[in-house]
Amino acid sequence: MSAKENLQEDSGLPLYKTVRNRLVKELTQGTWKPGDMLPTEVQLAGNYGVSIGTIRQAILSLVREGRLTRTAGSGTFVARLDASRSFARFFRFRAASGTGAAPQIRFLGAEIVKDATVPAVTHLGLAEGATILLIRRVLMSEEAPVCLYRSYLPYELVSGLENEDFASDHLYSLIEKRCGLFVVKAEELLRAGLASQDEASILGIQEADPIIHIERTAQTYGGRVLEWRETVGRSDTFYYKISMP
Amino acid sequence: MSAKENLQEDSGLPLYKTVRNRLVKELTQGTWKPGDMLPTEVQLAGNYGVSIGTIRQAILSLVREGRLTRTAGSGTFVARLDASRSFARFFRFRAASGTGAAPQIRFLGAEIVKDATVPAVTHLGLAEGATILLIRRVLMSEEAPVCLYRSYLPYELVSGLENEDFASDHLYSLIEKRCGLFVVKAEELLRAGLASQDEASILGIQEADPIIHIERTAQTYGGRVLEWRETVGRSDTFYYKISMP
DNA sequence: CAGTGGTCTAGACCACTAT
DNA sequence: TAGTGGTCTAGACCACTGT
Repeated sequence: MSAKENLQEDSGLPLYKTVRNRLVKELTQGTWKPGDMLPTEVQLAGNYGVSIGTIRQAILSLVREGRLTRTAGSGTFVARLDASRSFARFFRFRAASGTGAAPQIRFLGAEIVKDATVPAVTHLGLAEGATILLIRRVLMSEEAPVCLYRSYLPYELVSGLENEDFASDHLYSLIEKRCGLFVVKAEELLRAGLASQDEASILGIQEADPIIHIERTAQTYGGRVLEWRETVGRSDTFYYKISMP
Repeated sequence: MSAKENLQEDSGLPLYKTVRNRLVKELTQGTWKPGDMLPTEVQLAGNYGVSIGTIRQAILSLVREGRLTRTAGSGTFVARLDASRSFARFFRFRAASGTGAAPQIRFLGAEIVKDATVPAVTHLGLAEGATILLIRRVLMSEEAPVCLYRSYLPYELVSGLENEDFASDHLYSLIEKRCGLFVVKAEELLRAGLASQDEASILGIQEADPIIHIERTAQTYGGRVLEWRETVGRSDTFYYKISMP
C-alpha cells in the first residue's frame, strides 16, 4: 500500500529517533487519527528501510508517552486522551456521605461572546474582539456543588457546539464527535484564592471563603489552543492529589 | 569475581522480568548501594546465563523508574533521589523582580517532640505518644517568603539529624547521607485554606489571607513513612504547575 | 588507551487476538 | 487459522568516559 520512502536526513541523530520524529509528524498531521491502527512493525520497517528492532524502539518510546497503545495479537493504535490520562485522575473530593455515588454535571449555560476580551483571548491565542464560546458547568456530588467550570473555546473551531447537551463530564468526547478535534496536550496551574460573590452563590459558600483556582490550557494539533478553562473548587470538599513515581 | 548463578525460577514469567526481580532484590537488600556501579552488561549476562539484550531490557526498565542511572562509557549506577525526580519540578513562584535569583532556604528550627499527637502520628503510622522530629523551614525568593515547610519525621529513623544544618533545600540528601535512608515514593495532596496568625506572620501576609496547603507523605523501602510534610504557600507568589503528557 | 553503554541488525519462536 | 506484538538471541560497530 504505502510506497517505500527511505529516511535520508542523517543529522547525527540516531536512526530510531529519526523514525520517531517521522511517526510524530504523521500523528500531528492527522495521517493516523485517534483509534486508528498503525501499519505493522514489519510494514513500517519495510517502508522506512530499517530493521524491526529500530521500529520497535521508536514505537515503544511513543507508547511510554501515552501517544500510542499496543495489544499483542491485535496491533498498534493511536491513543485517545481518555479519563485515565486526563487530569480527572488527579481530582478527588470528599463525599458528604460514605456512599460512592457518581458525581453529576449540572449545565449552567453556553454563551457566544462576540467581543471577547482578556484574559480569555490571551490564553486562547486570539485577537481582542474575537468570538468565543463560553460554557459554564458545575460538578455536583450528592446534590452538593463541588466545583465550577468556566470553559472558553475559540468559536471558529467549535461552531454549532452551543446546541449540544453539556450535562456530561465529557466535553472532550463531544468536541471529538462534533468537531473532529482532539486534545493532545494540556497544562494546569493551581493557586489559592477567595470566592467572588457570584462563585460563592453557585458553590453554596460565603463570599471571600477560600477556594482553589485552576487554569487549564488544552491544545489540539499544531499547538492550537482548543480550550482555556477556569475551575473554582470549594476548599472543604475539593482537593488535588499527585503521586510519584 | 561473582560466581555464575543460573536463574532457575520459571513461573511463566518473561526472562527479563525474572532478571529484573533479581536486580530489585539486590537493590533492596543493599548489595549495591546508591552511587555504586553495577557489573557491566556483559558480566551480568554471563552471571545470569542470559543474553545482553535481556539484561538491557531489565536494566532499562529500572532506569525508567529512576532506580538506576547509566552513562555511556562510564557504567550503570544505583540512583539517588535528586531534585529532578522530586516534587520541586511542579513548583513555580513569581519572582518579585525579573531576575532569576535562586531561591534560598531559611531554617527556623528543629525540635524533638516526645509526646506527639495526631495528625502527625497518624500520617507517620506511629502510635500516639511516639517521639518525632519537627523541622521548620521557609523558602525565600529574593528576600521574600514564598512558602513554609513543616516536616515531621519518626525520630527512631533519623535520630541525631537534629544537629544538622538544614539551610539547604535538600533534606532528602541529608537523610540519605546521615541515616542511609532513601525516599522511594511520595504523594501530595493540595487544598486551599486560610492563613493562621502564626503562618501569616512568617509569610508576611495577613491572618485569614488565602493560602495553598499541601500535605506530602514520603515513603522509604518497605512502605515505611519517612516524612509527613505540610507546606503552606502564599497565594500571590506560589503556584503549582502540571503538564500532560 | 581499554572499557563502557548506545545503537542497529536479522533473524527465531511464542502467546495472544480476531475471524 | 492467519496475523499481531512479546520475547530472546548473538553478534556488529560506534561514541563516549576515564586513565
